[in-house]
Amino acid sequence: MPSPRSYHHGSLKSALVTAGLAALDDLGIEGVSLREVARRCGVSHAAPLRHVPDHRALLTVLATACAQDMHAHITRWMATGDHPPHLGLREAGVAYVDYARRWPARFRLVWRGDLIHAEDPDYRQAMEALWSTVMEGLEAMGGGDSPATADRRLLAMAVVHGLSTLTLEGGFAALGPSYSAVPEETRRILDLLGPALAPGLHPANTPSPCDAGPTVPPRPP
Amino acid sequence: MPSPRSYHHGSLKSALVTAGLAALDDLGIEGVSLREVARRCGVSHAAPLRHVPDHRALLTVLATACAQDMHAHITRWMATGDHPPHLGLREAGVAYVDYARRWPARFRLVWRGDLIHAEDPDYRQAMEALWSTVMEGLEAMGGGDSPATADRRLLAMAVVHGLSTLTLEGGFAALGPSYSAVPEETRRILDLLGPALAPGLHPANTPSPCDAGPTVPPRPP
DNA sequence: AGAGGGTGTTGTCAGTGTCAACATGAGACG
DNA sequence: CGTCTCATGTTGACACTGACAACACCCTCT
Repeated sequence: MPSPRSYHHGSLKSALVTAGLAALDDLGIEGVSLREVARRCGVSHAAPLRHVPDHRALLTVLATACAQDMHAHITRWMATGDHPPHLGLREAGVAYVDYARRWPARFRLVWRGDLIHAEDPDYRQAMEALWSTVMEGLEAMGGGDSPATADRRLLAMAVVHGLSTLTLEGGFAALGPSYSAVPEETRRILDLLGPALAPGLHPANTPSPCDAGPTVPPRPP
Repeated sequence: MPSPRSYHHGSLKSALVTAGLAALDDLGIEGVSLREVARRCGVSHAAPLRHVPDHRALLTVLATACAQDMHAHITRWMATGDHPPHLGLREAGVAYVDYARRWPARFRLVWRGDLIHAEDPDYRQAMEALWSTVMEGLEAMGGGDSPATADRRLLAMAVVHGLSTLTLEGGFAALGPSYSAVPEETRRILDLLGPALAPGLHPANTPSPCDAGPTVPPRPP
Protein backbone atom coordinates (compact mmCIF):
# COMPACT_ATOMS: atom_id res chain seq x y z
CA MET A 1 0.00 0.00 0.00
CA PRO A 2 2.08 2.97 -1.25
CA SER A 3 1.70 5.88 1.14
CA PRO A 4 1.87 8.92 -1.16
CA ARG A 5 0.19 6.74 -3.79
CA SER A 6 1.75 6.78 -7.20
CA TYR A 7 -0.17 8.05 -10.18
CA HIS A 8 -2.07 4.79 -10.48
CA HIS A 9 -4.06 3.49 -7.56
CA GLY A 10 -3.44 -0.14 -8.27
CA SER A 11 -6.60 -1.73 -6.91
CA LEU A 12 -9.24 0.90 -7.36
CA LYS A 13 -11.91 -1.54 -8.40
CA SER A 14 -12.00 -3.32 -5.09
CA ALA A 15 -11.40 -0.09 -3.20
CA LEU A 16 -14.56 1.28 -4.82
CA VAL A 17 -16.59 -1.55 -3.35
CA THR A 18 -15.12 -1.08 0.11
CA ALA A 19 -15.58 2.68 0.06
CA GLY A 20 -19.02 2.30 -1.48
CA LEU A 21 -20.21 0.02 1.31
CA ALA A 22 -18.81 2.42 3.88
CA ALA A 23 -20.59 5.34 2.25
CA LEU A 24 -23.76 3.28 2.09
CA ASP A 25 -23.67 2.57 5.81
CA ASP A 26 -22.69 6.15 6.69
CA LEU A 27 -24.90 8.18 4.39
CA GLY A 28 -27.59 5.88 3.07
CA ILE A 29 -28.24 5.07 -0.56
CA GLU A 30 -28.56 8.68 -1.63
CA GLY A 31 -25.09 9.33 -0.27
CA VAL A 32 -23.43 6.82 -2.57
CA SER A 33 -22.46 9.09 -5.44
CA LEU A 34 -19.62 8.42 -7.82
CA ARG A 35 -17.88 11.52 -6.55
CA GLU A 36 -18.30 10.62 -2.90
CA VAL A 37 -16.81 7.19 -3.49
CA ALA A 38 -13.98 8.71 -5.50
CA ARG A 39 -13.32 11.11 -2.63
CA ARG A 40 -13.14 8.25 -0.15
CA CYS A 41 -10.65 6.47 -2.38
CA GLY A 42 -8.50 9.59 -2.61
CA VAL A 43 -8.90 9.73 -6.34
CA SER A 44 -10.24 12.26 -8.82
CA HIS A 45 -13.96 12.56 -9.45
CA ALA A 46 -13.99 10.74 -12.77
CA ALA A 47 -11.64 7.89 -11.90
CA PRO A 48 -14.40 5.44 -10.91
CA LEU A 49 -15.79 5.64 -14.43
CA ARG A 50 -12.77 3.69 -15.63
CA HIS A 51 -13.95 0.67 -13.65
CA VAL A 52 -17.69 1.04 -13.79
CA PRO A 53 -19.66 2.30 -16.79
CA ASP A 54 -22.05 4.49 -14.83
CA HIS A 55 -23.69 5.18 -11.50
CA ARG A 56 -26.20 2.32 -11.81
CA ALA A 57 -23.40 -0.11 -12.40
CA LEU A 58 -21.65 0.99 -9.22
CA LEU A 59 -24.86 0.51 -7.25
CA THR A 60 -25.35 -2.87 -8.91
CA VAL A 61 -21.92 -4.04 -7.78
CA LEU A 62 -22.67 -2.82 -4.27
CA ALA A 63 -26.10 -4.46 -4.25
CA THR A 64 -24.51 -7.74 -5.29
CA ALA A 65 -21.98 -7.45 -2.49
CA CYS A 66 -24.80 -6.75 -0.04
CA ALA A 67 -26.80 -9.74 -1.22
CA GLN A 68 -23.77 -11.94 -0.68
CA ASP A 69 -23.21 -10.38 2.71
CA MET A 70 -26.82 -11.04 3.65
CA HIS A 71 -26.52 -14.59 2.41
CA ALA A 72 -23.46 -15.08 4.59
CA HIS A 73 -25.28 -13.60 7.57
CA ILE A 74 -28.14 -16.06 7.24
CA THR A 75 -25.85 -19.01 6.64
CA ARG A 76 -23.83 -18.16 9.73
CA TRP A 77 -27.00 -17.73 11.76
CA MET A 78 -28.28 -21.12 10.75
CA ALA A 79 -24.96 -22.73 11.54
CA THR A 80 -24.70 -21.10 14.95
CA GLY A 81 -27.90 -22.37 16.50
CA ASP A 82 -29.03 -25.97 16.67
CA HIS A 83 -32.39 -25.97 14.97
CA PRO A 84 -34.63 -28.97 14.50
CA PRO A 85 -35.50 -29.26 10.80
CA HIS A 86 -39.09 -28.17 11.23
CA LEU A 87 -37.88 -24.81 12.55
CA GLY A 88 -35.41 -24.22 9.78
CA LEU A 89 -37.54 -21.78 7.86
CA ARG A 90 -38.45 -19.91 10.96
CA GLU A 91 -34.83 -19.30 11.88
CA ALA A 92 -33.90 -18.35 8.33
CA GLY A 93 -36.70 -15.81 8.44
CA VAL A 94 -35.51 -14.48 11.76
CA ALA A 95 -32.03 -14.08 10.34
CA TYR A 96 -33.45 -12.30 7.29
CA VAL A 97 -35.36 -9.79 9.38
CA ASP A 98 -32.42 -9.36 11.70
CA TYR A 99 -30.16 -8.42 8.83
CA ALA A 100 -32.61 -5.79 7.65
CA ARG A 101 -32.77 -4.32 11.13
CA ARG A 102 -29.03 -4.13 11.54
CA TRP A 103 -28.01 -3.13 8.04
CA PRO A 104 -30.92 -1.05 6.83
CA ALA A 105 -29.14 0.71 3.99
CA ARG A 106 -27.64 -2.50 2.65
CA PHE A 107 -30.97 -4.28 2.82
CA ARG A 108 -32.70 -1.42 1.05
CA LEU A 109 -30.14 -1.31 -1.73
CA VAL A 110 -30.51 -5.02 -2.40
CA TRP A 111 -34.15 -4.40 -3.28
CA ARG A 112 -33.90 -1.13 -5.15
CA GLY A 113 -34.59 -2.54 -8.59
CA ASP A 114 -35.13 0.97 -9.88
CA LEU A 115 -31.58 2.03 -9.06
CA ILE A 116 -29.58 -0.97 -10.20
CA HIS A 117 -29.31 -3.24 -13.22
CA ALA A 118 -31.53 -6.00 -11.90
CA GLU A 119 -30.73 -8.23 -14.89
CA ASP A 120 -27.04 -8.24 -14.09
CA PRO A 121 -25.94 -11.90 -13.97
CA ASP A 122 -23.86 -11.52 -10.82
CA TYR A 123 -26.67 -9.77 -9.01
CA ARG A 124 -29.23 -12.36 -10.08
CA GLN A 125 -27.01 -15.21 -9.04
CA ALA A 126 -26.50 -13.67 -5.61
CA MET A 127 -30.24 -13.18 -5.19
CA GLU A 128 -31.05 -16.74 -6.18
CA ALA A 129 -28.49 -18.08 -3.75
CA LEU A 130 -29.96 -15.90 -1.03
CA TRP A 131 -33.52 -17.09 -1.56
CA SER A 132 -32.60 -20.70 -1.96
CA THR A 133 -30.90 -20.64 1.42
CA VAL A 134 -33.93 -19.05 3.05
CA MET A 135 -36.18 -21.62 1.41
CA GLU A 136 -34.16 -24.67 2.37
CA GLY A 137 -35.86 -24.56 5.71
CA LEU A 138 -39.27 -24.66 4.10
CA GLU A 139 -38.51 -27.88 2.25
CA ALA A 140 -37.36 -29.40 5.53
CA MET A 141 -40.72 -28.61 7.09
CA GLY A 142 -42.32 -31.27 4.97
CA GLY A 143 -45.41 -31.07 2.88
CA GLY A 144 -43.68 -32.82 0.04
CA ASP A 145 -44.39 -31.47 -3.40
CA SER A 146 -48.09 -30.92 -3.07
CA PRO A 147 -49.56 -28.55 -5.64
CA ALA A 148 -49.62 -25.81 -3.03
CA THR A 149 -45.88 -25.88 -2.51
CA ALA A 150 -45.21 -22.95 -4.81
CA ASP A 151 -47.88 -20.94 -3.04
CA ARG A 152 -46.40 -21.72 0.32
CA ARG A 153 -43.03 -20.52 -0.89
CA LEU A 154 -44.59 -17.26 -1.98
CA LEU A 155 -46.30 -16.92 1.36
CA ALA A 156 -43.13 -17.53 3.32
CA MET A 157 -41.14 -15.04 1.26
CA ALA A 158 -43.85 -12.44 1.59
CA VAL A 159 -44.08 -12.70 5.36
CA VAL A 160 -40.38 -12.49 5.95
CA HIS A 161 -39.85 -9.70 3.46
CA GLY A 162 -42.90 -7.79 4.61
CA LEU A 163 -41.80 -7.82 8.22
CA SER A 164 -38.43 -6.47 7.16
CA THR A 165 -39.62 -3.68 4.92
CA LEU A 166 -42.44 -2.54 7.17
CA THR A 167 -40.03 -2.32 10.05
CA LEU A 168 -37.52 -0.33 8.06
CA GLU A 169 -40.02 2.11 6.62
CA GLY A 170 -41.85 2.62 9.88
CA GLY A 171 -44.99 0.92 8.65
CA PHE A 172 -45.82 -0.39 12.09
CA ALA A 173 -45.76 3.05 13.64
CA ALA A 174 -49.50 3.40 13.13
CA LEU A 175 -50.10 0.53 15.54
CA GLY A 176 -49.76 1.26 19.19
CA PRO A 177 -47.09 -1.03 20.64
CA SER A 178 -44.47 -1.09 17.97
CA TYR A 179 -42.72 -4.12 16.61
CA SER A 180 -38.98 -3.78 16.92
CA ALA A 181 -37.85 -6.68 14.76
CA VAL A 182 -35.70 -8.28 17.43
CA PRO A 183 -35.40 -12.06 17.03
CA GLU A 184 -37.75 -12.99 19.86
CA GLU A 185 -40.59 -10.98 18.43
CA THR A 186 -39.96 -12.23 14.93
CA ARG A 187 -40.09 -15.82 16.19
CA ARG A 188 -43.45 -15.20 17.80
CA ILE A 189 -44.88 -13.84 14.56
CA LEU A 190 -43.41 -16.54 12.35
CA ASP A 191 -44.65 -19.27 14.66
CA LEU A 192 -48.17 -18.24 13.84
CA LEU A 193 -47.42 -19.38 10.31
CA GLY A 194 -46.66 -22.93 11.26
CA PRO A 195 -50.02 -24.48 10.38
CA ALA A 196 -50.21 -22.58 7.12
CA LEU A 197 -46.78 -23.65 5.90
CA ALA A 198 -46.64 -27.25 7.07
CA PRO A 199 -50.14 -28.60 6.61
CA GLY A 200 -48.99 -32.07 7.53
CA LEU A 201 -48.12 -31.02 11.06
CA HIS A 202 -50.71 -30.38 13.72
CA PRO A 203 -50.21 -27.21 15.69
CA ALA A 204 -50.07 -29.36 18.80
CA ASN A 205 -46.84 -31.07 17.88
CA THR A 206 -44.88 -28.00 16.90
CA PRO A 207 -42.79 -27.87 20.02
CA SER A 208 -42.06 -24.84 22.20
CA PRO A 209 -42.78 -21.92 19.90
CA CYS A 210 -40.24 -19.60 21.48
CA ASP A 211 -37.17 -21.68 22.15
CA ALA A 212 -33.77 -20.18 21.88
CA GLY A 213 -31.74 -19.35 18.83
CA PRO A 214 -28.66 -17.28 18.07
CA THR A 215 -29.08 -13.61 18.73
CA VAL A 216 -25.96 -11.75 17.68
CA PRO A 217 -23.63 -13.49 15.26
CA PRO A 218 -20.40 -11.61 14.53
CA ARG A 219 -20.58 -8.79 12.10
CA PRO A 220 -19.33 -9.54 8.57
CA PRO A 221 -16.06 -7.82 7.61
CA MET B 1 -58.29 28.99 -15.86
CA PRO B 2 -56.75 32.09 -17.47
CA SER B 3 -55.18 31.16 -20.79
CA PRO B 4 -52.14 33.47 -21.02
CA ARG B 5 -51.99 33.28 -17.22
CA SER B 6 -51.42 36.50 -15.37
CA TYR B 7 -48.31 37.02 -13.34
CA HIS B 8 -49.77 35.04 -10.46
CA HIS B 9 -50.89 31.50 -11.02
CA GLY B 10 -53.76 31.63 -8.58
CA SER B 11 -53.91 28.03 -7.46
CA LEU B 12 -50.38 26.79 -7.75
CA LYS B 13 -50.49 24.76 -4.57
CA SER B 14 -53.12 22.37 -5.85
CA ALA B 15 -51.65 22.45 -9.34
CA LEU B 16 -48.38 21.23 -7.84
CA VAL B 17 -50.09 18.16 -6.47
CA THR B 18 -51.82 17.38 -9.75
CA ALA B 19 -48.67 17.89 -11.78
CA GLY B 20 -46.62 16.02 -9.20
CA LEU B 21 -48.84 12.95 -9.40
CA ALA B 22 -48.71 13.05 -13.18
CA ALA B 23 -44.92 13.27 -13.11
CA LEU B 24 -44.85 10.44 -10.60
CA ASP B 25 -46.87 8.17 -12.86
CA ASP B 26 -44.95 9.22 -15.98
CA LEU B 27 -41.38 9.28 -14.76
CA GLY B 28 -41.28 7.48 -11.42
CA ILE B 29 -40.17 8.91 -8.13
CA GLU B 30 -36.81 10.08 -9.42
CA GLY B 31 -38.60 12.13 -12.05
CA VAL B 32 -40.48 14.21 -9.53
CA SER B 33 -38.11 17.15 -9.21
CA LEU B 34 -39.14 20.61 -8.14
CA ARG B 35 -38.11 21.92 -11.53
CA GLU B 36 -40.01 19.25 -13.44
CA VAL B 37 -43.18 20.00 -11.52
CA ALA B 38 -42.68 23.73 -12.02
CA ARG B 39 -42.27 23.10 -15.73
CA ARG B 40 -45.52 21.14 -15.87
CA CYS B 41 -47.30 24.00 -14.13
CA GLY B 42 -45.89 26.51 -16.60
CA VAL B 43 -44.15 28.41 -13.88
CA SER B 44 -40.56 29.39 -13.12
CA HIS B 45 -38.20 26.90 -11.53
CA ALA B 46 -38.32 28.41 -8.03
CA ALA B 47 -42.04 29.11 -7.80
CA PRO B 48 -42.89 25.83 -6.04
CA LEU B 49 -40.68 26.86 -3.13
CA ARG B 50 -43.27 29.50 -2.22
CA HIS B 51 -45.76 26.75 -1.41
CA VAL B 52 -43.51 23.99 -0.17
CA PRO B 53 -40.39 24.50 1.95
CA ASP B 54 -38.24 21.97 0.10
CA HIS B 55 -38.17 18.90 -2.08
CA ARG B 56 -38.98 16.50 0.76
CA ALA B 57 -42.05 18.48 1.62
CA LEU B 58 -43.32 18.21 -1.94
CA LEU B 59 -42.82 14.46 -1.90
CA THR B 60 -44.54 14.30 1.48
CA VAL B 61 -47.61 16.05 0.12
CA LEU B 62 -47.64 13.67 -2.82
CA ALA B 63 -47.18 10.63 -0.60
CA THR B 64 -50.11 11.76 1.51
CA ALA B 65 -52.26 12.13 -1.58
CA CYS B 66 -51.22 8.65 -2.71
CA ALA B 67 -52.06 7.13 0.67
CA GLN B 68 -55.51 8.68 0.48
CA ASP B 69 -55.87 7.44 -3.08
CA MET B 70 -54.89 3.94 -2.01
CA HIS B 71 -57.31 4.12 0.88
CA ALA B 72 -60.10 5.09 -1.50
CA HIS B 73 -59.15 2.23 -3.82
CA ILE B 74 -59.47 -0.32 -1.04
CA THR B 75 -62.69 1.14 0.30
CA ARG B 76 -64.24 1.07 -3.15
CA TRP B 77 -63.05 -2.49 -3.67
CA MET B 78 -64.62 -3.64 -0.43
CA ALA B 79 -67.87 -1.90 -1.27
CA THR B 80 -68.04 -3.37 -4.75
CA GLY B 81 -68.00 -7.04 -3.89
CA ASP B 82 -70.24 -8.81 -1.43
CA HIS B 83 -67.86 -10.41 1.01
CA PRO B 84 -68.85 -12.51 3.98
CA PRO B 85 -67.20 -11.08 7.10
CA HIS B 86 -64.68 -13.87 7.47
CA LEU B 87 -63.24 -12.96 4.07
CA GLY B 88 -63.00 -9.26 4.75
CA LEU B 89 -59.31 -9.23 5.45
CA ARG B 90 -58.57 -11.38 2.48
CA GLU B 91 -60.28 -8.99 0.10
CA ALA B 92 -58.70 -5.96 1.71
CA GLY B 93 -55.35 -7.62 1.16
CA VAL B 94 -56.20 -8.40 -2.43
CA ALA B 95 -57.13 -4.75 -2.96
CA TYR B 96 -53.87 -3.66 -1.34
CA VAL B 97 -51.76 -5.81 -3.60
CA ASP B 98 -53.83 -4.81 -6.61
CA TYR B 99 -53.17 -1.15 -5.99
CA ALA B 100 -49.43 -1.75 -5.81
CA ARG B 101 -49.56 -3.63 -9.09
CA ARG B 102 -51.48 -0.94 -10.91
CA TRP B 103 -49.89 2.17 -9.39
CA PRO B 104 -46.34 1.08 -8.71
CA ALA B 105 -44.81 4.56 -8.42
CA ARG B 106 -47.54 5.79 -6.10
CA PHE B 107 -47.27 2.72 -3.92
CA ARG B 108 -43.52 3.06 -3.72
CA LEU B 109 -43.67 6.71 -2.77
CA VAL B 110 -46.07 6.00 0.07
CA TRP B 111 -43.41 3.83 1.67
CA ARG B 112 -40.30 5.86 0.96
CA GLY B 113 -39.72 7.01 4.49
CA ASP B 114 -36.23 8.12 3.51
CA LEU B 115 -37.53 10.62 0.97
CA ILE B 116 -40.43 12.19 2.84
CA HIS B 117 -41.15 13.69 6.24
CA ALA B 118 -42.67 10.58 7.78
CA GLU B 119 -43.65 12.47 10.94
CA ASP B 120 -45.84 14.88 9.00
CA PRO B 121 -49.28 14.84 10.69
CA ASP B 122 -51.26 14.71 7.46
CA TYR B 123 -49.16 11.84 6.18
CA ARG B 124 -49.45 9.91 9.44
CA GLN B 125 -53.17 10.39 9.57
CA ALA B 126 -53.56 9.11 6.03
CA MET B 127 -51.45 6.06 6.82
CA GLU B 128 -53.39 5.24 9.96
CA ALA B 129 -56.65 5.49 8.09
CA LEU B 130 -55.26 3.22 5.40
CA TRP B 131 -54.16 0.52 7.82
CA SER B 132 -57.27 0.66 9.91
CA THR B 133 -59.37 0.00 6.84
CA VAL B 134 -57.22 -2.97 5.87
CA MET B 135 -57.42 -4.31 9.40
CA GLU B 136 -61.15 -4.00 9.80
CA GLY B 137 -61.50 -7.29 8.03
CA LEU B 138 -59.22 -8.99 10.51
CA GLU B 139 -61.38 -7.97 13.44
CA ALA B 140 -64.40 -9.38 11.63
CA MET B 141 -62.64 -12.73 11.36
CA GLY B 142 -63.05 -13.22 15.07
CA GLY B 143 -60.52 -14.33 17.59
CA GLY B 144 -61.61 -11.67 20.04
CA ASP B 145 -58.89 -9.89 21.91
CA SER B 146 -56.68 -12.81 22.69
CA PRO B 147 -53.08 -11.90 23.56
CA ALA B 148 -52.05 -12.96 20.09
CA THR B 149 -54.25 -10.41 18.37
CA ALA B 150 -51.48 -7.84 17.99
CA ASP B 151 -49.23 -10.52 16.54
CA ARG B 152 -51.87 -11.56 14.08
CA ARG B 153 -52.20 -7.97 12.94
CA LEU B 154 -48.48 -7.80 12.35
CA LEU B 155 -48.58 -11.04 10.43
CA ALA B 156 -51.43 -9.89 8.21
CA MET B 157 -49.75 -6.58 7.45
CA ALA B 158 -46.48 -8.29 6.68
CA VAL B 159 -47.98 -10.79 4.24
CA VAL B 160 -49.95 -8.24 2.31
CA HIS B 161 -47.14 -5.73 2.20
CA GLY B 162 -44.52 -8.32 1.39
CA LEU B 163 -46.49 -9.66 -1.56
CA SER B 164 -46.77 -6.12 -2.88
CA THR B 165 -43.17 -5.08 -2.51
CA LEU B 166 -41.68 -8.35 -3.72
CA THR B 167 -43.84 -8.16 -6.81
CA LEU B 168 -42.84 -4.59 -7.54
CA GLU B 169 -39.13 -5.12 -7.03
CA GLY B 170 -39.02 -8.37 -8.94
CA GLY B 171 -38.25 -10.42 -5.88
CA PHE B 172 -40.12 -13.42 -7.21
CA ALA B 173 -38.07 -13.54 -10.38
CA ALA B 174 -35.70 -16.05 -8.82
CA LEU B 175 -38.52 -18.57 -8.60
CA GLY B 176 -39.54 -20.35 -11.73
CA PRO B 177 -43.23 -19.67 -12.35
CA SER B 178 -43.62 -16.05 -11.45
CA TYR B 179 -46.35 -14.55 -9.34
CA SER B 180 -48.12 -11.76 -11.17
CA ALA B 181 -50.11 -10.24 -8.33
CA VAL B 182 -53.45 -10.53 -10.08
CA PRO B 183 -56.36 -10.90 -7.65
CA GLU B 184 -56.96 -14.60 -8.23
CA GLU B 185 -53.41 -15.50 -7.34
CA THR B 186 -53.36 -13.21 -4.36
CA ARG B 187 -56.54 -14.84 -3.05
CA ARG B 188 -54.96 -18.26 -3.31
CA ILE B 189 -51.95 -17.14 -1.28
CA LEU B 190 -53.94 -15.29 1.35
CA ASP B 191 -56.28 -18.22 1.81
CA LEU B 192 -53.35 -20.23 3.10
CA LEU B 193 -53.29 -17.81 5.99
CA GLY B 194 -56.80 -18.58 7.16
CA PRO B 195 -55.91 -20.99 9.97
CA ALA B 196 -53.11 -18.74 11.21
CA LEU B 197 -55.23 -15.64 11.42
CA ALA B 198 -58.51 -17.01 12.71
CA PRO B 199 -57.55 -19.70 15.18
CA GLY B 200 -61.19 -20.12 16.19
CA LEU B 201 -62.18 -21.37 12.78
CA HIS B 202 -61.35 -24.83 11.52
CA PRO B 203 -59.91 -24.92 8.02
CA ALA B 204 -62.82 -27.16 7.11
CA ASN B 205 -65.47 -24.52 7.54
CA THR B 206 -63.75 -21.72 5.66
CA PRO B 207 -65.88 -21.96 2.55
CA SER B 208 -64.71 -22.04 -1.06
CA PRO B 209 -61.21 -20.59 -0.87
CA CYS B 210 -61.33 -19.05 -4.30
CA ASP B 211 -64.78 -17.60 -4.76
CA ALA B 212 -65.28 -14.47 -6.75
CA GLY B 213 -64.56 -10.88 -5.89
CA PRO B 214 -64.31 -7.62 -7.76
CA THR B 215 -61.54 -7.51 -10.27
CA VAL B 216 -61.33 -4.07 -11.81
CA PRO B 217 -62.95 -1.23 -9.89
CA PRO B 218 -62.91 2.13 -11.69
CA ARG B 219 -59.68 4.06 -11.62
CA PRO B 220 -59.50 6.91 -9.13
CA PRO B 221 -59.53 10.39 -10.62
C1' DA C 1 14.31 0.90 -26.45
C1' DG C 2 10.03 2.02 -28.13
C1' DA C 3 4.97 1.61 -28.79
C1' DG C 4 0.40 0.70 -27.02
C1' DG C 5 -3.05 0.87 -23.96
C1' DG C 6 -5.06 0.68 -19.36
C1' DT C 7 -5.59 3.88 -15.69
C1' DG C 8 -5.99 8.50 -13.45
C1' DT C 9 -6.67 13.76 -14.16
C1' DT C 10 -8.63 18.01 -15.64
C1' DG C 11 -12.11 20.66 -17.59
C1' DT C 12 -16.64 21.08 -19.08
C1' DC C 13 -21.73 20.55 -19.70
C1' DA C 14 -26.51 19.77 -18.32
C1' DG C 15 -29.32 18.83 -14.62
C1' DT C 16 -30.74 19.35 -9.71
C1' DG C 17 -32.04 21.82 -4.84
C1' DT C 18 -31.76 26.02 -2.55
C1' DC C 19 -31.15 30.78 -1.61
C1' DA C 20 -31.21 36.03 -2.24
C1' DA C 21 -32.73 39.92 -4.68
C1' DC C 22 -36.13 41.72 -7.41
C1' DA C 23 -40.97 42.27 -9.78
C1' DT C 24 -45.86 42.09 -9.78
C1' DG C 25 -50.38 42.81 -8.50
C1' DA C 26 -54.40 41.64 -5.39
C1' DG C 27 -56.43 42.87 -1.25
C1' DA C 28 -56.40 45.75 3.09
C1' DC C 29 -56.85 50.08 4.88
C1' DG C 30 -57.38 54.82 5.08
C1' DC D 1 -60.65 56.20 -4.73
C1' DG D 2 -55.66 56.12 -3.70
C1' DT D 3 -51.96 53.95 -1.48
C1' DC D 4 -49.36 50.42 0.82
C1' DT D 5 -48.30 45.85 2.09
C1' DC D 6 -47.09 41.48 1.39
C1' DA D 7 -47.97 36.91 -0.58
C1' DT D 8 -46.72 35.12 -4.83
C1' DG D 9 -43.87 34.62 -8.99
C1' DT D 10 -39.18 35.63 -11.49
C1' DT D 11 -34.34 35.92 -12.22
C1' DG D 12 -29.81 34.86 -11.27
C1' DA D 13 -26.52 32.55 -8.71
C1' DC D 14 -24.01 28.69 -6.12
C1' DA D 15 -22.86 23.98 -4.95
C1' DC D 16 -23.70 19.53 -5.95
C1' DT D 17 -24.40 15.54 -9.13
C1' DG D 18 -23.55 12.19 -13.53
C1' DA D 19 -21.35 12.02 -17.73
C1' DC D 20 -18.18 12.95 -21.44
C1' DA D 21 -13.75 14.47 -24.00
C1' DA D 22 -9.08 15.54 -24.02
C1' DC D 23 -4.94 14.96 -21.85
C1' DA D 24 -1.13 12.77 -18.65
C1' DC D 25 1.14 9.00 -16.79
C1' DC D 26 3.46 4.66 -16.53
C1' DC D 27 3.19 -0.50 -16.84
C1' DT D 28 3.93 -4.13 -20.06
C1' DC D 29 4.97 -6.41 -24.12
C1' DT D 30 7.67 -7.00 -28.07
